[in-house]
Amino acid sequence: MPELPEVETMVRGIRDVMTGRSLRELRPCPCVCRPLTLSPSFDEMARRAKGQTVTAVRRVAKRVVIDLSSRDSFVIEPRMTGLMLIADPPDREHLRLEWCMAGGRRARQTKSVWFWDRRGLGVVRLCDPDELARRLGSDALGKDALLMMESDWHEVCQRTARPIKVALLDQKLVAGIGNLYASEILHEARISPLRPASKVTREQARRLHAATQHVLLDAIEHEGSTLGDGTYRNALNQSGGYQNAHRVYDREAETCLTCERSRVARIVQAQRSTFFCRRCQR
DNA sequence: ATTAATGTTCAGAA
DNA sequence: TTTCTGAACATTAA
Repeated sequence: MPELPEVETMVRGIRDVMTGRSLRELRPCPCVCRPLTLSPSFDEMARRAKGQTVTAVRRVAKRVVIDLSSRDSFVIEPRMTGLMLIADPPDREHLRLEWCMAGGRRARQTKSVWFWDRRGLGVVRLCDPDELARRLGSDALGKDALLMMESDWHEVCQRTARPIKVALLDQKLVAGIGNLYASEILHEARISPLRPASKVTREQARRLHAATQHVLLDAIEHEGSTLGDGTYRNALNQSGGYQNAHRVYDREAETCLTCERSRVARIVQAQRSTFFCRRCQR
């Protein structure tokens, strides 16, 4: 389920173990040959990355990016069930890849980071990260203030007539928001998910901007959302806490926490569930 | 046995 | 050109 807050939590969880250390070895786990998509091949990837120093660990939209001194970067897309871990995987059989880092001060010490993925839909690439970033819209929490001002939200909405909920899922418009946070953000912004994006007013765009910042930052503070299936975990294999703060997601037919009068509705848009309050959101 | 689940990407049709 | 649909990837739980 990883969306922006979960991926940000992963990045924070592995940053200290990797940054400034060199990669002693990239190791396949027993099931790396199954599903997981690697590009280039494992052997080529391991050869190119071995011995390189990690210069930065950062998030781009829903991807984990590990920059190497060689100007190559690992780009990891967890997709549905991928996790980056530094300890205790939920199970051993779904471990896919291990980065063995050379020790820092204590040279003997080796620390590892693992990619674990139950469904195996995840993708790990070694490539130029800019190449992938070019296919994405502005990051929903981008530090690029110019791209994240209210007027830009309005402009982005103008680009399409699709329902605003569907538009928020389009990574080419705004990158990082997924199905869960799209519902939460629109509820906080009091905008109907059905409203055509091109009809979002300036005032609504202002609220959309504010709600996006608030919801995503709040979710990061709670280390993301761990839903009922319990798949999402932080780097230490602990649950996130933001699911307890959800106001509409997965709360179909429950009372809206904001107006306390209407019940949360569930509809399907673009084959995905949308949750919202018909009274609060227009 | 069927269905749905948080993501991405592609093909093909409307 | 834009938008929508379905499928594909693989797994699990209800």
